[in-house]
Amino acid sequence: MLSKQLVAASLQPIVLTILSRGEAYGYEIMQRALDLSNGQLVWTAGTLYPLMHRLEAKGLISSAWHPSESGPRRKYYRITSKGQTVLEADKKEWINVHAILMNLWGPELAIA
Amino acid sequence: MLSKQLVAASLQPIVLTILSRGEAYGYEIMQRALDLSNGQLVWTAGTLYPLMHRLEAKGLISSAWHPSESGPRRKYYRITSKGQTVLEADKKEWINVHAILMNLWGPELAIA
DNA sequence: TGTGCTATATAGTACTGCTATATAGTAGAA
DNA sequence: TTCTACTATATAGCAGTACTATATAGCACA
Repeated sequence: MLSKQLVAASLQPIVLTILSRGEAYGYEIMQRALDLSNGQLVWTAGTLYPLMHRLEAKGLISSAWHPSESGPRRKYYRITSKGQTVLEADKKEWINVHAILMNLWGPELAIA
Repeated sequence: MLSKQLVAASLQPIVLTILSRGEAYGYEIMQRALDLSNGQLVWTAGTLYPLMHRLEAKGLISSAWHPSESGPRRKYYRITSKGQTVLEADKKEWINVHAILMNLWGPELAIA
């Protein structure tokens, strides 16, 4: 289980990256993140849905309800052009901080 | 300026890493982080001191007051053995999340 | 009928970065 | 002397957010 703060720092970039590959609904995003991380990114619904609402309020994603053939209706999200821009900035920031840490921790960790 | 969440995720590992190289006082740690990051890790006193108190409360660091020859007295911090253990765990977690992101973002970013 | 999975939502809590403010020592300028 | 600036630590209050707990609702299967 990852620390709360690392989860916090990686949540927005991961959601935006998933949506940059095509629309998806909340529950689906949660499960994709779980798969992508081999079970490490364990988000709960109480983490994901408020995040999606915040991202939408910031204009980084948009949403639309669609019925499901088997089960409750789903709210599908798409990334906006603003969201794409923010994602690119997030990537740069992450790489940036990673470089600082690798510099601190030495080259032997850079391979891992 | 880095995002609040990236700052949050990197603060503890960076402080513990600096202290793992020898004792230091708060103001000094702030400035070292600024140097190490080429001016990117801009912490304020209101960020650093509460953090140091939390780290001490958690038993990751210990402190001792020492007078200064030129200026107000300083509180010197040392990393504890528990702090060393937590630092190693933090490193592994970071590398771990970084690997997930690099996997998502593709190999072309791994070089940057 | 009941259990379990899918799917979304939110009130409340706890944690934490950051602003603003306070205190105090030293040094140099006006 | 008085003022400004830098060093050094501290904390009250604010704002943002992960997470728990709880609620609602549809479908499948026993």
